[in-house]
Amino acid sequence: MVGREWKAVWVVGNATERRDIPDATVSRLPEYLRALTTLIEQGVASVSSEELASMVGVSSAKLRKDLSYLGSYGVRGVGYDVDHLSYQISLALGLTRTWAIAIVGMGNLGRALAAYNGFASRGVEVMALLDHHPSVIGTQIAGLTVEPFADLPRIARERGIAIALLATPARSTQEVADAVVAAGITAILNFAPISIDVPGGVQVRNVDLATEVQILAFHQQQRARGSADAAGALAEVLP
Amino acid sequence: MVGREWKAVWVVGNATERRDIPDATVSRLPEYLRALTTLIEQGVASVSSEELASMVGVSSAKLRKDLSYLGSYGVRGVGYDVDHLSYQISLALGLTRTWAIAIVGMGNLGRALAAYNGFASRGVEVMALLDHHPSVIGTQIAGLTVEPFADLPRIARERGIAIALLATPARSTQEVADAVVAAGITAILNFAPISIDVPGGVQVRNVDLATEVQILAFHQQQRARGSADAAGALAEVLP
DNA sequence: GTGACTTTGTGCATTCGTTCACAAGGAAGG
DNA sequence: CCTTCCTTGTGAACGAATGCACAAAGTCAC
Repeated sequence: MVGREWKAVWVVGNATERRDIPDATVSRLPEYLRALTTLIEQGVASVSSEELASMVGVSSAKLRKDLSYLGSYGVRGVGYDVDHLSYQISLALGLTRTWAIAIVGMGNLGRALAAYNGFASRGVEVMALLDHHPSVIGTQIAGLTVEPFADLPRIARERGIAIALLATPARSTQEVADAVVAAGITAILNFAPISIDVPGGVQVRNVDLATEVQILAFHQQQRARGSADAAGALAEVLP
Repeated sequence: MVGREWKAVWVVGNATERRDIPDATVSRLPEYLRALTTLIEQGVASVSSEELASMVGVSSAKLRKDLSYLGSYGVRGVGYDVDHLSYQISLALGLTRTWAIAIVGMGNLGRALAAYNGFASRGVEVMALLDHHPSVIGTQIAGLTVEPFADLPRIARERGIAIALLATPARSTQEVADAVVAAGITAILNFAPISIDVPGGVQVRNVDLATEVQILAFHQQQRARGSADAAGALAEVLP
């Protein structure tokens, strides 16, 4: 039933509608893609689920299940064709086109993001650097000129910016986010340590450096506690 | 039953053993803590689960369940005491002490991390900046002197470094990770776009900027596809 | 061709996480 | 002291994600 419809779309063109890929799977696809890119560079033509899974540190069953949501691109008894699988994942993720992004906030983090060279090779192009501070506007960073934040609406329209990276101070971030949304951008990657309010239909992901460290700290402490427990239990027996 | 035992431990001392807090909950605790800190700054003394939940963008039921893993710190009919809850979360996360971290790799990202001022207020102190490139060693960044990566074992020992942040180029990251582990550090926050192999017992979290953007791109594309479907379906009817 | 061998794809069971809905507990006012 | 009101804390239902185990489907050697 759905199968036939799907095939039709497939034959007709590009926009192959895949049924709801689970979120957990989506978040792993970029890692698989990264590993496959490495294999391509090494000239490896074929890979088994076991090998690929160990490269990214997941179980082979999980990997196979993840890939099965995209379709059946493996060959039983052999494995996956590296090039083809890489292409299919790119397709699923929507990376056969380039995504234009803008970085807002040219502090230390904004500069680092601007200079980050992991974007270009992975379907993402930095198309604008924005700040509202006059002393930064007009300066060159990583080959781009910093432009006034107030120009975002025009810039977003002209260059087709689809995603904004916010590397602004916490206190002004909500305001910036509002302006970004008003400029018609519907996807935000927020690096500020604050959670922002956006209208429905706008996507936000947060990356908070301190949060990550705190999660590590928690587990470290758990472990310390665990090894202290033997001694602790003993101590409690004594009055 | 458990209550009594728990109380005993509480009375005796500090190391209150909390039963397995779920991972999903742990990853949200830092956000609750952040919101509570904001409330403290604003002089708010008490908060309901509804209010706090909306601040961090989760449902109030989820918030209450999360907090219930730490214990019963709310007052029915009233809400939570902001100071006390903040303290309890800090305690649970192990943030009543300061965690010494080292940053390895003084490229753009490493510098940005070194200058990041969100750490100090959240129980994390940057105690060492390391690089192996002679031209960077000895320079000052954010008030610290960059030291040779080769000195890590001594530095880690002397300063009690518990966590390492890796901001190194992808190709040298595995090697660096090996050295970090050899220096006795058992928690790593990896910013390099590569997955690293570590011995059991060593904790790794990955933060990959391009991955985050790709996940956003996926959802953007899904949405574009969705709205194109009406037109697409129509187009398919025509020959 | 045919049989032995390898590795995928997936149904099923299980574990983990979220949501619902309400009883329990406490405050506040008369 | 008693009643009313509000919000927590949590069992129970649900849903998502993971892990297991094996049939299905292919390759390759002969």
